[in-house]
Amino acid sequence: MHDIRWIRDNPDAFDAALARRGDAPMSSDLLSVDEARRAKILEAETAQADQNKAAKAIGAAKAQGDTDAFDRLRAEVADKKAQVALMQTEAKDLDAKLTDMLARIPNLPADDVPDGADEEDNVEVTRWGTPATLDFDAKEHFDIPGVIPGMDFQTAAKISGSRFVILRGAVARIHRALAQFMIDTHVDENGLTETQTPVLVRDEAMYGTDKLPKFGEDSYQTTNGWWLVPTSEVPLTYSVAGDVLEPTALPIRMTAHTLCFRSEAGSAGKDTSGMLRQHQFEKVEMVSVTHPDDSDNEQKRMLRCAEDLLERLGIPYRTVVLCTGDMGFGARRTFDIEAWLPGQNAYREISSVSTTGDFQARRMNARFRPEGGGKPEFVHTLNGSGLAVGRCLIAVLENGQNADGSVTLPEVLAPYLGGKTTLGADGTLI
RNA sequence: GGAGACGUGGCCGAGUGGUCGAAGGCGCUCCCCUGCUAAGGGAGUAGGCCCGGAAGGGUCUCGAGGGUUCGAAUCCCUUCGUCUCCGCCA
Repeated sequence: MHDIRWIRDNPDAFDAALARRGDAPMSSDLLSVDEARRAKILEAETAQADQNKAAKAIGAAKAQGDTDAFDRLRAEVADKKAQVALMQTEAKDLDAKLTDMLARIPNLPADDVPDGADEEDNVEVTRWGTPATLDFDAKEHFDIPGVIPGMDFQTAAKISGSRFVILRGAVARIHRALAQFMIDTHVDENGLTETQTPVLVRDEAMYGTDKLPKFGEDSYQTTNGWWLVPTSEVPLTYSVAGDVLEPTALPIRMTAHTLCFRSEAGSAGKDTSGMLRQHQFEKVEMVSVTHPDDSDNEQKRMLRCAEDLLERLGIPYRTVVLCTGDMGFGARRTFDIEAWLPGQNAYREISSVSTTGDFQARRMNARFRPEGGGKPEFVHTLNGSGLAVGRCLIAVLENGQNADGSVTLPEVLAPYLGGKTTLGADGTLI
């Protein structure tokens, strides 16, 4: 959500920033509605002030027993009432219209975000690890012999349709081990607070975290109106909605391991094989709520938390900063971490770390009281995957695959796998 | 699912039709006193929106939305949420 007053003062900068994202200028439309809105508010409030004055005088007249004045004032107020109500309705409608317009405009990119049209223009900022040179043809995760017994798309399709999977046995356990490893690392070493959240949320939570009103078709909704979260960013971030936080409470750092649900509308034909793109998947999410001055550093910290997991797992990756045209709706700046997938011979997204600045905070009215008192100000909110569990499983399996169909697993997972470090070609842990 | 209670400012908590945006307390800020520690005294302290260069003024907000009334934190309706008891249940 944008601050209309800022747009009022900086219409050209606003349009220029939108242009960087490839969006049409909006300021003149916004400002004309804003102007009409303010004129109507002024009109309504002036009339209301008159009415209030008369109403107050009634109390005084009655107290003094001045019946004439009492009756006269009553008539005057009654007369004004309908008139005021009409003006108020008009003002309210204009205000709602402006809010709705603002709610549909994406966040403005930070100055340091590279301009560009699509993912081709993203800029690599880090590259870690070297993809192994294999003396055999790398397989995709679902074709690795050791994986096949534990990854069942057929049966999942029977139960639920396409873009679902059943994991069994060792593969299911490795998947669980990854999630545990991530959460434990975040809690024990990165100082995040483990959080278990609802995954069914209300409209307000989706709206506050900018998934509504524009992107409802990307998520699922129950018959009684709850949304299935597309990411636990929604409940984690919305947990501070409406709050006025003490400055000492910041930063708030949370992590949660949850199911995520996405309709994947519009991605027909994309990543149809394997478990790269599912309607239901698990993700360990990180969310930070910070003082505005700290959010840029917090984003770097958060990015490091995610990258560090891949380093410990021994998975080569590269980090890119998304260009203006590739960023999500609510982001001011986004880093994507892409893990190396030998089976695809490509780097694929495994984490996305964004700062929204005060964009979400403004929508959900999340503020803090500045040091030494004063008016509450909007906090900054950030979110990042740390990491997508299913995609991480793919990365671990594909990077660890051996010529004999077995998979060498990261040492750091051994504590979660009963000390085992290999997925045998027969699908059992060794 | 049934019955009941409740929802007030950063927090706690008064207030049941008329100068109530709201007593009091806590917290916080500033000042005074106090040679540490502890304690005491005084002042200030809700937010949004609109007008204004500012000072200041106006308006709205006592979970939310409607209604009654000249006037609502106070009455009525709807809704969301919380709590208690019963039932059911992982």
